[in-house]
Amino acid sequence: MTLKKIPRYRAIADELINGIVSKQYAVGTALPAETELCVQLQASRHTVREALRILEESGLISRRQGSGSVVITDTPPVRYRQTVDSIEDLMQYGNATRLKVIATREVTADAAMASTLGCAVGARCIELMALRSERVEAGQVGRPFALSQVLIPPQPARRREKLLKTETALPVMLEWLDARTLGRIEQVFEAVSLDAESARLLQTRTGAPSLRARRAYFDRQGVLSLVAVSWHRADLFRYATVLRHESL
Amino acid sequence: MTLKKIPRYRAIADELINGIVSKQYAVGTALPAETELCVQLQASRHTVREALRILEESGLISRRQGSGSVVITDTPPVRYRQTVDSIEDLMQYGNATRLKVIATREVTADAAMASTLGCAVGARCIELMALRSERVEAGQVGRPFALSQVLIPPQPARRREKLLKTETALPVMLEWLDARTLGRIEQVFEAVSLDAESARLLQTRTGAPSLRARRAYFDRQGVLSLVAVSWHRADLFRYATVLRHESL
DNA sequence: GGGTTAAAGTTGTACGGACATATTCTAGAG
DNA sequence: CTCTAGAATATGTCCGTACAACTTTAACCC
Repeated sequence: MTLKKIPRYRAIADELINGIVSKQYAVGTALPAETELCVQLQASRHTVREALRILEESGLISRRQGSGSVVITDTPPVRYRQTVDSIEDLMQYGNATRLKVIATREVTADAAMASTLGCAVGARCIELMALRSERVEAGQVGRPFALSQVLIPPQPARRREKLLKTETALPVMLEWLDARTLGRIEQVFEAVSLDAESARLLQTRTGAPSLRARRAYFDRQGVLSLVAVSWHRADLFRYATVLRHESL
Repeated sequence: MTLKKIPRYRAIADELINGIVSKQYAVGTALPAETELCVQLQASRHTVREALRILEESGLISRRQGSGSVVITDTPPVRYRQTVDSIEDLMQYGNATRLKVIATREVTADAAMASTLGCAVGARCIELMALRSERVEAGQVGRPFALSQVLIPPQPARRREKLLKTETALPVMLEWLDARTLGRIEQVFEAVSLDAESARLLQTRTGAPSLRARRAYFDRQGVLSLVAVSWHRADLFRYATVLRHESL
């Protein structure tokens, strides 16, 4: 017999969850107040709050001080978790790779760019081109396997200067991409054939298959930091992730 | 002045976190017991536990009843969260698509297959081939945009029969892929050129770029349920995800 | 030494109370 | 009617206590 005792707060949480999925507590309405639940369920407020915490972490309810606990949804989305140590990790670049900025210039935003970067049409944005290569030995550089185009919204003068200098652009850019300070990342993967110019830079043939990744990085406030588009040589790069289910 | 009062449990959590990153509490060793922390920090056990809960959720410590709170790491990995409602959602297939099984057969596992599926060499596994198409109207089927190969470990007789019948294979397979019951998903993306056979099925030209996705699905116990490899026509499909940072 | 049992130590669950702080409602002034 | 101040209400924080469940350690017997 491997049956284990179910804690009271767990039972209460299940009861409340059941009440939500069975539409007894409708979406948009408030649950009974904590003190009210204490009376109804004959439990202490501590226990009731522990149960409500479960519902909150599952995304079923939203609690606001002074206001109450409101049912958000009766069908919580399934959540998966992906863990990385750094942006390099997120991109699947080991630390045995090297990023080299090969061009940097100012561009005037047209309508399309303005909308993706969230800036005004005609604003002076910054564009970087970079090559990522395997690092073979100290100083030496191996085969390039990814070409990146980075678009950066208009910046204050000091920063813009740094970004426009090929030598100093990299650290400034990487500072932005600190995983610890980012809030949201949008990724789009696509398979494309390389055009002549990209193929030349990646030292492969025109039309070779490549994995194109477009990433938009947003900070904690939801403001777009930069957009990066990378073309990866299909024969030298693949992207792998592990998604872990978050229970209940 | 928008400074807000920091709760005691938050301050204690920060203090403990600081103690961990500053190596005062080494990785692998146990934190002082809760009652001990109460004395040291002059706080109630409830408050201390609330602080420890923060550390646990951030992945810094592991708590075990009877044993203590052990420091797992002093540099917690950055965690991103991806939310989906279903597997279809995870795969970016809208509900306006249609999956059609076009072939199903038994295969004997060679060394490579045995290792990926976690079964014995020579075991009788099941292979499905399927086409995913846009659904235009009732009954009609639009252009195929993805070709999938599904590998399934050896199954009990009853299930195997169903899986080997083209008509009944689909529901059995989808039952496995209920997002709510899955524990872990490993994904690998790659850009490849289509071979002649795949190109024919996808109604495009040989050598056309395609996005290849290999997915391994594990259940809650960590047992591999099935492996699916899909080739997507690059011009009809792209894969997009949003990763949300989990704070602290 | 090996194995079992008992005790000590630690976290988990659950109860109680009190006050703080945020929100909402209401009565009253104007 | 509109606005405001205060009351009422709800969750947040923090304290205390007690016992249960689990782990580790130590003592003990064989």
